Amino acid sequence: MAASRRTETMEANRARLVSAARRAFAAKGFAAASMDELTADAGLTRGALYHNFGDKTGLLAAVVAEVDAEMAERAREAAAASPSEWEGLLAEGSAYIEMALDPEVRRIVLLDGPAFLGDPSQWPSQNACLDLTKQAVARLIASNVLKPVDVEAAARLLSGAALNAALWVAASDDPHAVLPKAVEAFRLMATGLLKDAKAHS
Amino acid sequence: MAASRRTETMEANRARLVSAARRAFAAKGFAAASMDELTADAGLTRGALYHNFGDKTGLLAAVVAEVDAEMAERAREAAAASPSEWEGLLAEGSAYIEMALDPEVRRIVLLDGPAFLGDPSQWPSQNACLDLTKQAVARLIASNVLKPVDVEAAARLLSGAALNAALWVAASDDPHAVLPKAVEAFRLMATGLLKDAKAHS
DNA sequence: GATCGTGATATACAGCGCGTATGTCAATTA
DNA sequence: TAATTGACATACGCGCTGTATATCACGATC
Repeated sequence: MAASRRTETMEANRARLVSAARRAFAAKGFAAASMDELTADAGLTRGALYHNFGDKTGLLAAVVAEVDAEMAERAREAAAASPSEWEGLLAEGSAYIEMALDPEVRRIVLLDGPAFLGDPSQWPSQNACLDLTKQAVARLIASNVLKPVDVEAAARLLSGAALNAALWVAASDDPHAVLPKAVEAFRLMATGLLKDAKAHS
Repeated sequence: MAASRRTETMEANRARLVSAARRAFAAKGFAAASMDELTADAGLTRGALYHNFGDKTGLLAAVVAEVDAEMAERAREAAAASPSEWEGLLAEGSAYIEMALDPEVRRIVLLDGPAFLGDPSQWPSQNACLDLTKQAVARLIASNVLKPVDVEAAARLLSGAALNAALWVAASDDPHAVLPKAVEAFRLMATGLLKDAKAHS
């Protein structure tokens, strides 16, 4: 591998910039975050930023990709700990709802991401979260648990509903009291996709 | 009433500013829209803008309130034309999905609104759309059609899923081919809230 | 109906932030 | 060791927001 010294400091700098950007974007929002403060916080200047990421939205894309990947990883773990594929899908949804209580996730991925990078289904980061749900839905249709609904549509609706519910929970006066209500409503709605609802209720 | 001449020109100016802002925000997005161009387009200057709306986000709030009200009105019409309360709820959802195909609605209400004004459930405009759905859900629970789920949660999930589905439809390569799939998936998911799914399928 | 006060809008100003163009120096290569 | 590359810093210009000040028409009061 022998990553030359040049490239390894470069990657370290990129990581520091992304890390500083995460903090700044989460705290002030993408629009209000200053690149000068950002880079100074990382011990660099805007020169490094524009060289590595092209422009401000490029940096946002990098941050979003990182956070999105972390979310997908946690959702994967939640699903893996479930007794069935179907319970796994529900667990993914619940995991999304809980994760979105994190201000960083909410602000960067759910609000600024769509506004400045466009619709999540077309992000360069491939939207790992959405992809995960899509795979689960496809498996459940194949195994005859779900009705033969369009995979993309179902996945998009499920993850959209979960993340949207999370926005509501986070904005409420008493998030921890509201969270279980959101999770329950999500699980109910998801059962609408089941072929035989009784068998799983 | 006798609206004095002063106040009536003021309201006319406000309306012209909001109208120009709608066009500009829809075309360029909130962040990239220039207040100078905006106001010049309306035959005014930024002076009128700051006097009437306080700051840039104040203008956005006014625009969002206007568009949101129009959306709620159209959804109400769609629901009214339905044979039953339950079909009315589904019709509202479908209406949201179709309305979000309008670039103005998508950009202003679904993307920039949440990013710059915060979560829709706490908008000053009261979010007429959400409120409408909430009322429909409450009625359906009272008449024993829906399971006794939390009203806020269900309404938020339903409208969130619909609007999110719309984002996906609009971003797809062939929106008109994808639209019916989104509507079908939405209707399926909504049936998860039904007390007796078979009776309505 | 003439004068005065009020307030809606225009103008002028200050500060900041982005993006680019240019400079600099360390690291790789021959 | 000399030359070249390229990662990063510095300097500049432009545009945009928000505020402070100025103007002028409208309405009130006598």
